Order: sequence, then structure tokens, then C-alpha cells
Amino acid sequence: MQEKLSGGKRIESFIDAARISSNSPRLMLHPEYLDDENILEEERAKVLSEIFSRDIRKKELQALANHFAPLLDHKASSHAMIYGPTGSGKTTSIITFLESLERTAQRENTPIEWRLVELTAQSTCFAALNRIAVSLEASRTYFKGIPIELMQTRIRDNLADRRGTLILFLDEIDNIETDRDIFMSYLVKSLPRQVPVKLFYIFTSNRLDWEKTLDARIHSCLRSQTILFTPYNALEITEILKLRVQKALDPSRVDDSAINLISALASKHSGDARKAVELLSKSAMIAERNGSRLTIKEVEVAEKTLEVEKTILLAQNLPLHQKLCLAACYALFLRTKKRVHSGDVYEKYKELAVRMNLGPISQRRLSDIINSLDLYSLIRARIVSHGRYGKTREIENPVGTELAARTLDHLNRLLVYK
DNA sequence: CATCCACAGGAAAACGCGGTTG
DNA sequence: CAACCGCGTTTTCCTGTGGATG
Repeated sequence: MQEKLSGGKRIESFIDAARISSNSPRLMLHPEYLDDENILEEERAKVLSEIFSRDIRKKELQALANHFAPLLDHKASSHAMIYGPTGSGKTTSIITFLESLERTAQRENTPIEWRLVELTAQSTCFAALNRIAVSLEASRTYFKGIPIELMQTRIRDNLADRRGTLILFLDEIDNIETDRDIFMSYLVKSLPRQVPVKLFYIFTSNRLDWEKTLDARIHSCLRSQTILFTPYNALEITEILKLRVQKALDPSRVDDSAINLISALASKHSGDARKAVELLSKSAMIAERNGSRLTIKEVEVAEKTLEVEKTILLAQNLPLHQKLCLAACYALFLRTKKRVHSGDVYEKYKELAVRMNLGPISQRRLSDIINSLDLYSLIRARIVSHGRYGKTREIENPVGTELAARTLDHLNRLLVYK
């Protein structure tokens, strides 16, 4: 009885607290401005144009304009190759630019069209052609199993009645893993000859050396202008964040020092604006929950929780064998502390696989899995030679003991052992 | 200096899947 | 329906290699 009463009282106090905090002055007035995924298209454009009007990315936009302006006067131009790390505003800048270009062209009655082809996930030559076809006709996706030539005819037929100029914007071209030479040579050499429309491409890539990985003959055909996007510096990120604060939050409840900390963290780490906004969003959520202002303290907490959440989310969405591999690594880290070797990981992995009644995977493939986990920064692997005692990968724990233990715990609950 | 460990990672073959075609 | 197709994945087979050790 006593228990029940106090339990009931506790809940009542929760409700009261919730009412107080929902009635107290709010920090997040328009949270949708902190979420790039769910923001309305036109609002997004507005926010972006404000960013650009503040002279951010001016140099890059100018370069794009210089490159494509001749098209308006029916002069020749060439393809554009655009490099820059993630979150440096490549995609958004280019889309904004192309929209403006299209508008200008319409005013002058010069038909210029453009299409965005997103190659977000890693894919193949076939999948990429598929996406191009889809972006051209906005109809069904074709599945694998049909010959690649048919795919190419599809694209060609679709372009056959087009005239004027078409700009194809292939975002993150380096995601094409297999047969990129075939793909590129088709785009650059064959296709333009088969269709009446004037074709130009814009490629973006995170990796600076992407062009050099191409076959030399294609490379020489692809006479292209290169434009570089440098990562945002702390000042620019501060500008971007301030804009978001104005749009989404109550600026009087946000400390300048907090914003400065976020941009310092983001610019030091990667110059990735998306990450900065994400951190701002998380900090604001924490501040809102505590009913307090957004200060340095909230940012610090947010950074910590963001790291934990991301690691665990990443781990639980991994394919089965990668989960097992990760579990094996973390288990070894917790037992032996420092470095472990790939052979040890394979043994441990096999043990786990047998416990789960699974046929274990070959060592060759585990080697690739270790590489991919390294790519996600869940482990750090590097090749080290121990001379007489062989050459192996040494695997270290970059996330810290505590987080590894928590992730492992999470994984163990997810995986059903015999 | 040659040796040889303990793997890395490339190449090719084998497999399985989701699809089309006759 | 079977036969077939091309893709992506996995296995098998293999050659390559940095450097401590004898």
C-alpha cells in the first residue's frame, strides 16, 4: 500500500514536471530547422540561399558559374569534376547553382535541363546505370538480371527525343566500386555520340585521387574542369550555426560560447557542417529536456551521448557476421587490454559462430570484414610485421574500454547463443 | 644475408539470387 | 515451367612481403 502510494506520487510528480517544462519558455521553437532530412524543400532552399548570401562557398559557386556560363550563349563547355570532403556543401551548392542556372536559361529561352543522380550507397556499374535511367524517366527501377546493353539502350532511347543541353549531376561517383572504367567510358565516350542532346556531367567525389584511378584512355577523353571544395573553417561553421539558431531556437537562451564550442569541435575534427548541425540539435534537445539554457555543459554532454548512440546504433545494424567479428574483437580487447592479432580474432570469431550454430566464414572474408569495421572506426587495424613471427594486422580499440564493454553487452543481448 | 613466419590481399572459380524469355 | 542471364557474394587457391632471427 505504502509502495503503491509513493509510486503513484512519483508519477504525479513526473506529470507535474512535464507540465512545468512544457509551459516554461521553450528553447526549441522550430526544431524542424535542425533536421536536414525532414525539412521542407522550399524552406531548405531558403535557408541555403541565406547561407550563400553570407559569402560562404562564394569562391566555389563562382567557379561553377564561370565554368557553365558559356552554355547560356550556346558555347561549348566541358564536364566538371568536383572534390571535397563530406559535409563541405558540395551537393547543396551544386543543386542551388543548377536551379539558378535553369531559371536563367528559361528566361533567355535557352533550354538547359539537369538531373541529379545520387550514388549514395556503394554500388556497381549496373546499379549506377539503373539510377540514371530512373532519374531520366522517373519510372520503375529495373532489377538485375537484364543485360547491361539493354540498360544502355533504355537510357539512349530516353535521351533520343531530347534537344538542347542536359547536365547530369552524378553525386559521389567514387561509390561505384566495380567496372568503373566501363561505366565511365560509356558515359564519356559512347553515350554522347548516340544522342542528339548535348550532355555534360558534374561528378563529385570525396577522394582527391579519384580521377587518377581511372583508365588512362578514359581520363584523357574526360577533359574536365576541376573545382575544389575546402572544408568549412570554424568561422564559417559558426555562421551556419548562428543561422540555424535564429531559425530554430530562441536565441536569447543560447550562449555564444556553446556555439563557439560546437564549431571548434566540428572544424577541428572534420569541417563537416552536417555534423555540427547534428551536434547543435542534440545539445538543444538536452537543454530543452533540462529546461535550461544551451551552454557549454549541454554541448559536452551531447557530444558524449552522440558518440555512444552512434557506436551502438552502428553495431546493431551490422550484418550478422560483422557483428560476430566485432563482438570477438571487443571481447578480446576487454580480456587482453591492448592490441590483438587477426589470427586471434579469427579463432574467437569461430568460437562464437559455432556457439550460434553457424557455419563459420573463411579467413579471407573475415579479413575483409576487419577492413570494413576499421572503415567504420569501430576498430583500428593496421598491418604490422613481427619479422620472424610473421606479418599480421594489429587491431586496436579506438572507442575506449567503457564504450566497448557497453557495445559488447548490447551485442550479446542481440545475438542468440546456443 | 637468406630464411621463413603469419598473415594480406589479388585472381578466379563457384554459388545463389532475382529477374527475363521462350 | 524450365532454361538461362548477369550480378553480387563467398570460397578456394594462390602469390607476395617486412623484418627479426639464426
